[in-house]
Amino acid sequence: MGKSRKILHMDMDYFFAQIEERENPQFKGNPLVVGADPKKGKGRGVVSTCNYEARKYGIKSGMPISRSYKLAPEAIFLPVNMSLYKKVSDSVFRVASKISPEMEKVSLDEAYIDITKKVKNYREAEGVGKKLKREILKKEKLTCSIGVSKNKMMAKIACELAKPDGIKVVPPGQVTGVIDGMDLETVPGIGPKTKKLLKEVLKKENPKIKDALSLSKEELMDLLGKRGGEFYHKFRGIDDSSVVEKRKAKSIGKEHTFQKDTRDSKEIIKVFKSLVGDVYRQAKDKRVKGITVVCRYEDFETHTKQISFETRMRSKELFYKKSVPLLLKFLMQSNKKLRLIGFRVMIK
DNA sequence: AAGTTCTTATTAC
DNA sequence: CTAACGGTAATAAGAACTT
Repeated sequence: MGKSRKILHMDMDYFFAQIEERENPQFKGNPLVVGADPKKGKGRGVVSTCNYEARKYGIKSGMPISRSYKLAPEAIFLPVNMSLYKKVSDSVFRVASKISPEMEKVSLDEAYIDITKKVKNYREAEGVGKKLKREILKKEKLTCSIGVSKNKMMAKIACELAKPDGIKVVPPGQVTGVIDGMDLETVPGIGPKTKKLLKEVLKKENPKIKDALSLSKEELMDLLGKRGGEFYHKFRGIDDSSVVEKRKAKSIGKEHTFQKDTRDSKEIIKVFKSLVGDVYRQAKDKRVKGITVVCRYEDFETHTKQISFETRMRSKELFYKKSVPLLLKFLMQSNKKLRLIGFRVMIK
């Protein structure tokens, strides 16, 4: 007893949209979409977050904004106000880190907290989770959901089950029962492509986690490489990854999608230089290992060109000199118009 | 043959 | 009718190139 870890996963409910509702209470009860400008259904971006009323229309995060507009033209569409969300996020994490400093931020609205040293059992862990929910609500007037279990994967799955505005504790003895009947994509790291491969190997239309238990570790590794070995354990509710407090960035980059696909090299270079300038601001004085230039053509085909070299990011000029020729190669290699360009520096 | 660099694919939020 | 699809970052795998 007391051998297992106690990991808590906190996820803010429909974060960006909930903040907008808080700022504009008249929006509550109406479908609300935060994301790109829909421009009468012609916008190019995607939905960042939407509230539950919007979800009733089939709108979801990551969906093209044009499609969400067709589903609910009467919805309220708001632009992303990132500096506000960042401020709220910092405040929420300040509250959360009082629970335990062993906290890993996953994004602006999600974190894992290792509370193994703070509680004796899962009953106490549930109390800690409820307290955190209360404190976030008091401080920021926002709700979140919380999952608690013996590892990060199970805490995240529990949190998913708790949404919205709930808490779910999955003690070790219940882990298998909880995940057995779930979809393969419930396992973090399994997306549409991996699911398809597993579906083929299992010869089943709608395989569940319990079906995947028939695959040996070797079979999974042959099919999916290193990740396959991890999935073998994850299917069994095992995840030994630790809660990591500070992950330092390994790269910093910026991308831009044009309003309209273009081959106008004047415009392309102008935008590109501003991307490099933005990256320079963020990566100033960092030790750089190399750069990557990205280009997406009008047909969505995406390519990268990369150069390795070590330097300290002191001026923009060297980076222009190294990267602009790579960008121009994309224009020379093909007659297609460009949809997106990007610049990234690898650091360390 | 080994080590490094470059490119693509996949995933997540 | 089909396609529609941002921005940022990590990680893995394999190809291509160097030493």
